[in-house]
Amino acid sequence: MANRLFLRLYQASNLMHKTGTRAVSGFGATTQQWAVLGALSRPAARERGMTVKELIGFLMVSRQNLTAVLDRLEKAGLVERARSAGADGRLRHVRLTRHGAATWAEMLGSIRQYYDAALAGFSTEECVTLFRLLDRLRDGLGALQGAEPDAPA
Amino acid sequence: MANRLFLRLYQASNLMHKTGTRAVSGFGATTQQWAVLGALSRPAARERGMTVKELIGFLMVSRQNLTAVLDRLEKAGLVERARSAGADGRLRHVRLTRHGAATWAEMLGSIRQYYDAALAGFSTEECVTLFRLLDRLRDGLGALQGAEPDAPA
DNA sequence: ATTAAAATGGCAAGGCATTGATGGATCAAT
DNA sequence: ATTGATCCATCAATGCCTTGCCATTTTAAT
Repeated sequence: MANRLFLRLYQASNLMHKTGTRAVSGFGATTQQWAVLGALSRPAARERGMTVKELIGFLMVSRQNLTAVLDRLEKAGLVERARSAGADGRLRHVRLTRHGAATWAEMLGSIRQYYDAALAGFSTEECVTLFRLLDRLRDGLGALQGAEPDAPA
Repeated sequence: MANRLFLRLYQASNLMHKTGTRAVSGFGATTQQWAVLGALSRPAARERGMTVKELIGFLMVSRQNLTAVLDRLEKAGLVERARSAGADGRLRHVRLTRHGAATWAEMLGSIRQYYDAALAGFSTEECVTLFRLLDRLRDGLGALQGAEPDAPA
């Protein structure tokens, strides 16, 4: 059983990246970049931005990996890294640029369309159930390596 | 909501690969290789092997990607590719070698241990629910790109 | 003032995953 | 026998993800 469960997780994740990236390919983006932009566009992060550490906790990826993604987003002019004046000098706050915010606004249409298509056969209740189970699975897997859950999403 | 659901899928999948690969790192394997070995060790595939096409349908990955994984497994002596005598000459049957079968038998201990730890907080019923929802999500995502579900797992 | 720790960046290696294009071998249909 | 489709492999490019190690800046503790 566990066998098949993890195979489904593997397949579903691969398909999510494949079809998701396809859905936003018109913007030259990928699902991972979309995740970063989505994190930065949240009201809580819109003005202040997020530190690299916060983004790592939010997305749960390695620092080296995130750095590479941020490099591409910065190169594309969607994101900027700045040392916020007055704050802890070690911190770099990652923020959406104006171009990044505008691009994100455009992407939202394709993203909503993608969500609708992907979850076409799901009721709201089923979405919640799946979310909660994945949430717990994530926590269970995270516990296997001593990761702190960090910021809720 | 869909937002958070897919983020959880992203996080859970990454953690699965990270912790899973760690669990079988003693054998020099990865989660993907483990998935291939698991597919080939099933009774249905034990003697006859599986064609590349069947493996592609089972795992739902691209041919180019699977070829690379098989190359590594073949180089490690765990798997062999053979043109089955008498059959369709185009087909290559991928089979576990004796060393591959023995290694898989050893890995099973670590794998069962990993499954238990990862699903520690889950009841059998919850596992089934999660499996079914992931199964449907996979199908929904697969429909977005015209993929045939192929062999059940 | 020295020392330790935290936050970030850089470099490198290995593996996974996709797409695209090309080619060869085999089978089936005409 | 030619044609077309299928199955497999290869080369190439790009991006994601991890691990490990080293360097820098800044903060905090002693």
